[in-house]
Amino acid sequence: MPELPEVETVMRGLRPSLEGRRFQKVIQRRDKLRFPLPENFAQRLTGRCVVKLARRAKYVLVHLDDGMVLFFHLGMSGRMTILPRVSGAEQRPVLDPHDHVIFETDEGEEIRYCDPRRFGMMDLVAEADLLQHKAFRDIGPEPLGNGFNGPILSERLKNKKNSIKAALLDQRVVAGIGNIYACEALYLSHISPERPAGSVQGSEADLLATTIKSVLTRAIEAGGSSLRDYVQATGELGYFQHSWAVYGREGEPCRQCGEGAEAPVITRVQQSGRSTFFCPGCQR
DNA sequence: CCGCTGTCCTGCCAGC
DNA sequence: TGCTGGCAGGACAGCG
Repeated sequence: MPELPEVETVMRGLRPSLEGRRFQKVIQRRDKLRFPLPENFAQRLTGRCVVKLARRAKYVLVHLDDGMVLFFHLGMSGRMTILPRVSGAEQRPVLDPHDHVIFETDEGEEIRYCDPRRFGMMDLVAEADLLQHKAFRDIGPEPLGNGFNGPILSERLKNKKNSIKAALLDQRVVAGIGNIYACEALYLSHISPERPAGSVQGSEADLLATTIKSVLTRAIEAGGSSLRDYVQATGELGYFQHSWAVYGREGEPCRQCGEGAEAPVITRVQQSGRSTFFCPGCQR
């Protein structure tokens, strides 16, 4: 499911429960998710204190007090749930079969990582080696950081022969964009997803970079407000309803094309195996 | 090196 | 109702 804004929301939601807290108990219920979990995973986390949380691309980074970093990716179906401390005879909800890892903090809160499709991953790496890890080695700039703007995007797209849609999904070009925000950013920029990536240069790259920033920023804000401090009553993080401008709107009239009697219709095509939604009228 | 395809896994939903 | 096929927001290996 999650792209950059959802991962950011999950990270911010976990902060109050994890930063400065100690892992009292860690339960690992599976050998592997997408990849095998590290050796002695639970033991290595138990007793460790969390120094800070951060995000890089679609990964949440949990910096620990022994110089290691726990990091995880939610894949397509991963979710985190925070359950408050229980006292006496109170019981927590029974575990779901897809609750793969459970963290209990010294405050008595329980954080469950549930991932039905198991496309997610978790790993443990020394902080000094983090940037060399294969998950991060080749990742492009953070779109909301200073290292991303029109000229930089333009440079990274130059000479690329694949479609601009495929290029935006390529984490080496820019980090954190997934299928939905790629569609949304191209739509709002009036750029056809089928254009060769290398043809998006100059003022179009400026516009696209600006649009990417605003679309992601607004999604993070929407997540924060609709989740009320990023945690729902159920304790679940990262899921918020959002109405997209173009994603999922196949067959609907384009809202950007004005009030003409026959506005073009949003079209769905397959690009590198993924659905792309766009307006053939206003995206050129 | 580059770009594209298939694949991992389960859940859900439309259509028959 | 029950079955089936298609689709799902990601990322990687492997191929040409």
